Amino acid sequence: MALRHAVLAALLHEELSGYQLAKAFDTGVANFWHALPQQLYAELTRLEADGLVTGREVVQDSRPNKRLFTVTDAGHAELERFAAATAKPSFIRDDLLVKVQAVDHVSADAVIAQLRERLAFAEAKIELFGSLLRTLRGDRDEEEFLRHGDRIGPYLTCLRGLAFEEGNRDWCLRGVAVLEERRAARARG
Amino acid sequence: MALRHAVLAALLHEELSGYQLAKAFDTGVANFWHALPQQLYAELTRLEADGLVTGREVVQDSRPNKRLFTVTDAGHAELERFAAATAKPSFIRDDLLVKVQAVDHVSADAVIAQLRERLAFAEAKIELFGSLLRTLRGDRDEEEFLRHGDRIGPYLTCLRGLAFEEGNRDWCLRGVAVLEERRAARARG
DNA sequence: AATGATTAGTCACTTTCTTGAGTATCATGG
DNA sequence: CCATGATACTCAAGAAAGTGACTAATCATT
Repeated sequence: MALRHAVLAALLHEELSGYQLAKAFDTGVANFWHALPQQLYAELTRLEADGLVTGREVVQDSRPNKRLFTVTDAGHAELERFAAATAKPSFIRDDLLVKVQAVDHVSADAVIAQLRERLAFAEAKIELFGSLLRTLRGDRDEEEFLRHGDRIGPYLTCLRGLAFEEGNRDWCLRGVAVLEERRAARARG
Repeated sequence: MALRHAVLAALLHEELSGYQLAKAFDTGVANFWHALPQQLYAELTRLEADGLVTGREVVQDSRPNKRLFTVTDAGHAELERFAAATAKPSFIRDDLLVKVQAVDHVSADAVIAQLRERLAFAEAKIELFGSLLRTLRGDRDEEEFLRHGDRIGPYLTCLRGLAFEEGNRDWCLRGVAVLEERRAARARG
C-alpha cells in the first residue's frame, strides 16, 4: 500500500486539494506514481481518518469550495517508517511488452503500430519531463542544483521518469526498425 | 486484464505446466510481466474454461503428475485481437521512487540504504538478462540474430528489461552519489 | 531415519485498482 | 444565451492483484 505514501510524499511541500492532487497524479507529470482521482479522494479520506493528514475547508466564491490537505506529524512519522522499510522490487508490467513477446506469432503490423504509438507518447513525456526539470532547477545547472538546492527529491524522481521514457523511446525505435527490416526482407524473398 | 495475454504469450512456443510458468513469472526472468504462482494457476483455470488453452495430464513416476498447457486456435485469435487493441500507457509505480520523492523530508540515510539495495538487485538482473540474451541468440551476434533469427519477441522484451535495469542501476548510483555528497557537505558545516 | 528442499498444485481472503456514472458551480467563447 | 470545459467532489460495482495457509509426493542430505 504505497499509494498512501505517495500521497503523503506529494503533500509534503504544499497543501493540495484532492482535485489538484488528482491532476498531478493523473496527467503525465506523475513522475513517481500514478493514480486516478477516485483513488486519491478515497485515500485522502482514509488518511484523514487515520490522522496522517488534516484537511481544512477553503471557501471560494468564484469556484466551488475545496479542502486543502496537510501532512500531520503522525503522517511524517509514517513516511519515515515507510522510507526505512525494505521496498519491494519494481517489476515491469506493460501491455506493450506482452505484445512484443508474442510478435513471432501475431501480426507484426499490429505490433509495429503499437510501438509507433508508444514512441509518440514517450517523446511527449520526454518533452514534459525536460521542461519540468528546467522549472525545478530554475537558472542553476543540474550539478549545482543537486549539490545545493532544496527539494531535490522531486528532481531525482523526475530524472528517473525521463530516463525511463528515453528507454521506451529507444526501444520502440529499435523494435520498429527490426520488425520493418524483417518485413521488407520477407517481401523481397 | 493483460495477465491472461501474458500467459498466452508465454505458452506460445512451448507447452508448460503451471509450476514451470510460475517459475518463469516469479524469478527475475519475467522479462515482460510478473505474477505469483496462485495468480497463474487461477488464470490457467480460467483460460482453459474459456477454451483459450488446453491442458493435458502428464503422469510422472519420479515426480508428482503435472498438467501441460498449450494455446488453442481460439487462444491465438485472442492474442491477435489483443495485439491490435491500443495498449494503455505504462506508468511507473515504484516504492523506491516514493521514498526518493520524500527524501527532503525523511532520513536520507534510510533512502540511501534503499538505493543501495535496489542497485544490487538491478546489477543481478543485468547479469541475468545478459546471459539470457546470449542464450537466446546462440552464437550469432545481435544484429544478425534480430535480422534472421526466429523468436525475436522474447529477445526484444529481454532487451527492454535489460535497459530498464541499467536505467535503475545508473539512477541509483546517481542518487547515492548526490545524497552522500550532500550529507558530507552538511557534516562539514 | 528424520530434515529440508523441490516439484506440483489448491483454497480462501483481502486489498487495490479500474470503470462508469453522477452532482454542482462558475468561467469562457462563439 | 447556450455549449463547453474547468473546478471540485462522490458513490457503487467489478476486475485484478496480492497474501497466507495448505496438501502431497519425491529427492537429497545429514
